[in-house]
Amino acid sequence: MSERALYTTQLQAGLGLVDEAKTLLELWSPGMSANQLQQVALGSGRFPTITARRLRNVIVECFAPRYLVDGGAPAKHLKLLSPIISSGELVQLLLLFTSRANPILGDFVRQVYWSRYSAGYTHISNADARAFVDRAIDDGKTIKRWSDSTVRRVSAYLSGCCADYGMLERGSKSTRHILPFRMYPNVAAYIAYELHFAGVGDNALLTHEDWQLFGLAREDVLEEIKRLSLKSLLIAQSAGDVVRISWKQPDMETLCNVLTKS
DNA sequence: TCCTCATCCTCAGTTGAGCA
DNA sequence: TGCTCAACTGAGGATGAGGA
Repeated sequence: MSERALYTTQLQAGLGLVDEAKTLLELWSPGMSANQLQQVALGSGRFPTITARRLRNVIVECFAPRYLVDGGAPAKHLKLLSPIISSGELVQLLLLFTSRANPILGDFVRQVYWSRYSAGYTHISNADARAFVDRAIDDGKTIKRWSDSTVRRVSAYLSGCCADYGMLERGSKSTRHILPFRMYPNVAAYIAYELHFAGVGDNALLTHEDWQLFGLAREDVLEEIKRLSLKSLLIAQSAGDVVRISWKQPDMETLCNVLTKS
């Protein structure tokens, strides 16, 4: 596992923000900075119920760190895909990028959500999230020790964010029902190709932490890859522990175009 | 020294659950 | 049905680091 970024309280600026992200993706165009997007969004009249200050928070602290990284590649891909793919598929991609931008969420999903899910638990509480946050602070994963109030709030944000992404029951609750959650094939294709173009080798790809966001271990990922092979999105060959993948799409933009037609 | 920006934190309004 | 209280969330102030 690579060296991880420290945990922050950035989730507090906005949880899943699924609807806001969809609208901002419509308004954003390639090359547009966060500040430019803020001006466009302000002038668009698409956010009549929130103040300019709040809009700044949403764009600068949430949208930009999640989707405008790597030259805006995530936003570019999501903008291509969002009008075509299902809402569920889009939400899973939003989860992926939000987890990358907020390691505390990704680790919570991998370490708490899926361990509870696979152990047969039916609920996750803010107390579970709090225990996770407390442990992280003890492990030195924050710059400094958070106040009790911050710990309490961040703990609630973690479960609230999972609710926004369809993993937990929605609503204002301190204990939430765990919902059935399964990765969509198009999301699997997106992650597989994105990791490939990022330089991750075929075998290392199977154990990448992005898959663990969806509860997939190496063997599960291999099954997903084989399913993508059946859909002719790639060609996978496996023998023992070695996997070789022939990638059929030359770049992410082409893949997105293929996915919108599948 | 000042300015900008990112991050952290607090406050206050809103929402919803529980109960009489 | 209405009240109370806890939880949630948006808004914005405080703080500190880094650069001009």
